[in-house]
Amino acid sequence: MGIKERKAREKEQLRQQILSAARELFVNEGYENVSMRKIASKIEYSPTTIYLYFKDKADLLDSVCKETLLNLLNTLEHLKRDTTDPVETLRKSGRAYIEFGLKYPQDYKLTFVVRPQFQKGLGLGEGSVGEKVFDYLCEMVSECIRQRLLRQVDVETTGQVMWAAVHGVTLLLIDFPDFPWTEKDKLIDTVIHTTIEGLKA
Amino acid sequence: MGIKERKAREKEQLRQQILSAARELFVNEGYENVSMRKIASKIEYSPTTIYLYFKDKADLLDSVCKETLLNLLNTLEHLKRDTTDPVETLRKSGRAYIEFGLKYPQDYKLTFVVRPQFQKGLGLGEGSVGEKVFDYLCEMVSECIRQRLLRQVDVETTGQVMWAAVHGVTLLLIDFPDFPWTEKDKLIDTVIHTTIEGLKA
DNA sequence: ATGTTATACTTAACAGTGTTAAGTTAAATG
DNA sequence: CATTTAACTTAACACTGTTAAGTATAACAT
Repeated sequence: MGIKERKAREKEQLRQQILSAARELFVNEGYENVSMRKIASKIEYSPTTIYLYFKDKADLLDSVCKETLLNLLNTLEHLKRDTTDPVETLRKSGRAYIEFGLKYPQDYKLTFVVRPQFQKGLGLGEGSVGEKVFDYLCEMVSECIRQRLLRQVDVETTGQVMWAAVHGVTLLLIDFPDFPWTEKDKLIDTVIHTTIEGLKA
Repeated sequence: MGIKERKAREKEQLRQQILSAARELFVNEGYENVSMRKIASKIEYSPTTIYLYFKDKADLLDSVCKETLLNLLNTLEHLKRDTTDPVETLRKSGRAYIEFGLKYPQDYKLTFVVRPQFQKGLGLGEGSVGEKVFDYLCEMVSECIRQRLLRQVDVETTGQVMWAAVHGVTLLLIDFPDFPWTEKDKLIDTVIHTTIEGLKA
């Protein structure tokens, strides 16, 4: 049954083609300024073809964001974990998170800002990739707490505090690029340093 | 010349009418789901009338957000300042900021999330209300540093760290309401406490 | 009081949107 | 070779933000 397999492969290929065309347009022109017709014309198919692969425009966004989250998770998990100094690992994770956001600012915004606007209630559900990103942070935190290098607060709360800090600074830097920020690297380091020191106290 | 004044008053009245209709619709249905026609029909004028008062839809959003920022600034400035314990005042300011965001989540999102998307580069320019909100935070920070209650880092950076923390947790709580957050008040307190402790260390 | 001008608003239209239903074409199956 | 099925397209609907042109009414000058 090689034919069915080939067909499935071709279908998957077109799906990917749509997805990457959508990502490129969303990132470069903004979600609301991209029409289904634009995406379709980019891949040289009729607009309605997209609906055979994705429920609607929000679903398309959803899939793009899932990919982004996978990339982010992958980036984080490939960090060399220094088991002798888990606080250093946590610091590195925070930095990597922020840098991911700043390296792909539009993708980050699509995932953490635009998507929640158009897909209410989703994005961080059980088993979702978004949740796994948070779980990763919690793991890093957990090791620090286990070794009594951070205050003995529950892991979840600590993870959420860490997340709030990195999410906050990432979005501010992306959303208000013209604001007279402290030099970027200094600001990032101070945010991470402050948060971690605060979690020790 | 009482006539001109009356006319000016009437014009301003209609402007306010448009503004509050727009706010209500933006908040309840989301900026992208509100059409100029909807706003117009709510105030019982033709759609194009709005363009006599506002340049376009983004300008309307802009004006709504400016109001929100004024409210936020007002809320913060009405906090009783405890000069004997400026750290406590800073703590209260942080709490008030977050609580404002959670009390008017959609207005907060419109201001800090939607607007930057549709009005690139604006919102925190010199002399803007947004900048004044940040300046307020810096003042609180400044007093703490002056009294050597916080680490001797420059005021701006410290203010930005504080801002990142409160902005981050506010947006996370708004955007992912279904996520299994730590009990809200505990999370908020921990974020603020952690940040301030970190700024001491 | 009447003619003129300016103000405030409306109508009509354009080019575009997301999405659905119906139609077409070509390939795989019997 | 006929038929079914899958992949894709055409046409259409109700809507969008926005502009240009038109209208009515109120204020003003004579």
